[in-house]
Amino acid sequence: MTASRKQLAANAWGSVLQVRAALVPVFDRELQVAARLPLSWYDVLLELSAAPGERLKMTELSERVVLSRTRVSRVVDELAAAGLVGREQNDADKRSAFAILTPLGREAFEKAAPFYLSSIESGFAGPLSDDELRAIADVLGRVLAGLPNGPVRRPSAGLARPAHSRSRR
Amino acid sequence: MTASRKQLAANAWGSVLQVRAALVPVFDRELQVAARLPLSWYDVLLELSAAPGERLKMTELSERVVLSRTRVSRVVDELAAAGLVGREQNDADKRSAFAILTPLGREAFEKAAPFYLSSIESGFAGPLSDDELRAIADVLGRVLAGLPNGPVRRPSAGLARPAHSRSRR
DNA sequence: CAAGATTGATTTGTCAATCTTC
DNA sequence: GAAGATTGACAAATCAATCTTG
Repeated sequence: MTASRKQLAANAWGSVLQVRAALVPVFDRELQVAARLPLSWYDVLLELSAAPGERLKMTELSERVVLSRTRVSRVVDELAAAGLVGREQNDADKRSAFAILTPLGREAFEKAAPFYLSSIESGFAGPLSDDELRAIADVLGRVLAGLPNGPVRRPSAGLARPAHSRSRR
Repeated sequence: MTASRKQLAANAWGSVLQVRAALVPVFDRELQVAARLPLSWYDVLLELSAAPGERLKMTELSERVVLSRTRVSRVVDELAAAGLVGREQNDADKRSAFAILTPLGREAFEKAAPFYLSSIESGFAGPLSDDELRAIADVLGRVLAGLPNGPVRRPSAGLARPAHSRSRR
C-alpha cells in the first residue's frame, strides 16, 4: 500500500493535531500541580523572560505566544493582579504599553521552568532522539516560515537565556 | 551554541504548538467557505466514513476524534439535526448507541474532503518532501504510542477508503 | 456500583465594537 | 482614518452531576 502524497500529508498533519491534543491538558495539569501556574501564564512569563529588558508590547507578546491578542490582554490582567507582571508606559508611542516582568514573575517562571521542561521530556521527547527532535523543529519551522504571517519563532519554550543574548530579526 | 537536550525538546514541542495554532483557524475557515462544514463536523464525518459499517459508538468516536467525550455528544447532536448522521440502537448493549453516517453525511464528507486535503497541502505540506511528511507522522506517532492512553490512531485524516478496506489491528 | 452517554454550569477563547493616540 | 489595545457579547470546550443499563 503505497501512500499517496495526500495521504502522507494528511497523516503528518493528523499526528500534529493528535499529539498536541493529547499532551496540552497533561502538561497544563502537571504545571498547575507543580508550580501553581496555568500554561497560558507560563507562556507569557516565558516570552517576557526571553525578551530584551523583560518587556514586550502587547502586540509583540501575542505574536510570540500561542494566544490571540484579546486573550493576551486578559491573561496579562490576571498576571498583573497576581503581581507577576506590571504594565509600563511606552513614552515613544502612548498608544501601546509594555508588559514587564516583575521580580516575583521572574521567580515564578524560574521555579516553573524545570517542571515544564521535565513534562516535555517525559510526555513528548522521551522516545525521540536528539536528531529527531531537531528534525521536527526544523521541518515544522519551515512550515511556519512559509506562512503569510511570517515566522513567529519562539524562544526555546523552556529556559530563557539572559535577555541581552537575544536579538532576532 | 550547542543546544541542550532540553532546548531541543522544547523547540520541537514549541513548533508543534505553533504550527497547529497557526493552521487550525485557517483550515477551519477554508472548509467553511468551500464546503460549509466546521472542522469539528468534518472530523466526525471522517471517522465515521472510515469506520466499518460507517458507524461508531460515541466513546469510540471520541477516542478517534480530537474532541472530548462531551463535545462529541454535542457535535453529533448538531450533525443529526443537519441530517448528516443518525443515531442507532446498539442491541448488544443498550447503554451505548451508534452514530451512523447518513447518505447525506457521506455526500457532504466526500465533497469536503478534497478541499480539506488541498488546504493541508497548501498550508502545511507544501514546503515538505514526502520523506519529511513520513518522518513527522512516524516520529509523532511514536510519541502517541508511548502515552498512557494508548495510540489513538486516526485514518489518514483525508479521504477514507471504503469501510471494508480497513482492518488494521 | 461501574460503564456509556447526555445535560447544566462554568470556564476559556474569539469576534465585533470601542476608545485613545498617531 | 489607521494602529494599538481593551471591553462586552458570544461561541466553543470542559467539568461535575445525572440518568440508564450492565
